[in-house]
Amino acid sequence: MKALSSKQQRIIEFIHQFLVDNGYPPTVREIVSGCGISSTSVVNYNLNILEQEGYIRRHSEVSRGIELLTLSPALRYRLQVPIIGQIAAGEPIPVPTPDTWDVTASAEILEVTEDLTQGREGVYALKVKGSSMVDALINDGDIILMQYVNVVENGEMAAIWLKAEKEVTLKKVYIEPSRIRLQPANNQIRPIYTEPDNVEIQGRVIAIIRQLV
Amino acid sequence: MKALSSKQQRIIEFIHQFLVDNGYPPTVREIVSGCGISSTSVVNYNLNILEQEGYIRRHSEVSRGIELLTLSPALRYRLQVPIIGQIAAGEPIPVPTPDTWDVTASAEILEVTEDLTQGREGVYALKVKGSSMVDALINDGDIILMQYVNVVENGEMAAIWLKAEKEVTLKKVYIEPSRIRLQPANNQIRPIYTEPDNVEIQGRVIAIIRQLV
DNA sequence: CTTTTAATAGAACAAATGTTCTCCCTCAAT
DNA sequence: ATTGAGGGAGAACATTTGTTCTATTAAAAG
Repeated sequence: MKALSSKQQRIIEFIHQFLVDNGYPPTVREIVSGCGISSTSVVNYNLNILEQEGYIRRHSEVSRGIELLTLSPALRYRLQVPIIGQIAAGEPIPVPTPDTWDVTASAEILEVTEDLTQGREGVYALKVKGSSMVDALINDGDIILMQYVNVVENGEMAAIWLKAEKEVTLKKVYIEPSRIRLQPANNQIRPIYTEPDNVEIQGRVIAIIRQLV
Repeated sequence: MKALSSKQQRIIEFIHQFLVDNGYPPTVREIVSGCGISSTSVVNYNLNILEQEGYIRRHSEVSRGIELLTLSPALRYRLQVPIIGQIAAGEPIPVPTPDTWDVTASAEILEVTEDLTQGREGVYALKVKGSSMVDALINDGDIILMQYVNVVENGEMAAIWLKAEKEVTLKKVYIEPSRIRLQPANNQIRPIYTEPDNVEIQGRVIAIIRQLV
């Protein structure tokens, strides 16, 4: 995308505002008067450039046939995250597969806004089953937003499979010399320590959502 | 709103889908072919009824001048909830005022999807300060979605001001004969009991969001 | 200074489109 | 059987509206 002229930016902004206000896009002539432009052909000229640059899509011969691509509501504000399974103490968490990634085929979908995922890739959701994670301040029925990674930064909350205990747990991970410290989110509870070999990172916890009513 | 005929429901659904697919509303004639209707006047007739019933707004003489009120983009795709203050143990929660309601003037805004608020009115957000609510499985920094109400159903989580203790707490409220039981979300912790006079409901908790990374 | 290219103006055309008008059908109430 | 309301069909009309064409201006390149 190349830089836009001030007139082109003005047009994009006008289309957006018009769309929010009216629920349908403006006509060429409405852009003319709304942006203080003197001719329809000038608008037409600039709309073609905006389409070429990927900001809009034009539907030829269609009145008001302007589609805003830069902030199509469906794409920008709502993000569909598949809820691929449950997370419980006694079983490893399900791993995303091409099947479960397919949002359209997924059984359950969580709709979130972009600021929750912050544009991360590989985000999926799990439903918490049981009360085994109250030490992470996570309740039965909560939804956990996960990111599919194998390594985490020190201090990040992760889903961890403890091989010896055959148990999954959500803890803040701190790598210390020769051992790993797993710190519950509730800092009134003592951390547990274990060997690096016993720990398998299954994903990073992005966010937790608890719907109450 | 009266009940819609199957044809009218079909039209609404078609307009919605068309809008999502194309980014602009359909023409009368596109509704004709899209809904298997035989005449533009039939569509016109039903559109007028839909407007009268409050489902759409029509802009006369405007091509594609159909505004879907049931899911106007601004309302449906992103919901802006003002974060009007903090919630801590020792102080009552801030009460929404016309000022803080004004999303555009609000300092902080939380964008959520509609399934989180489920179309409720009077929703605002608070940021949790301190670890005094770990018994509600709520951590420092969590965001609480509240609804401004003075009464709650039995078993709903509410923000409660305990007058004697001068303390705000988040508990599930149960009205029992001659006393009120306040049950922490963490059911491993015992409930507390208090007199009805000591309890002031400050709002209902809709959801909790914890952003970790 | 001339030539090119980008941007603008204004008008005109053809197609798209909202609206209206008349006639028709069905069905329940009288 | 008659009437009237709700709903539908089809055509016609007047605007609205995307598009195109030509002429003009402004800036950039040669």
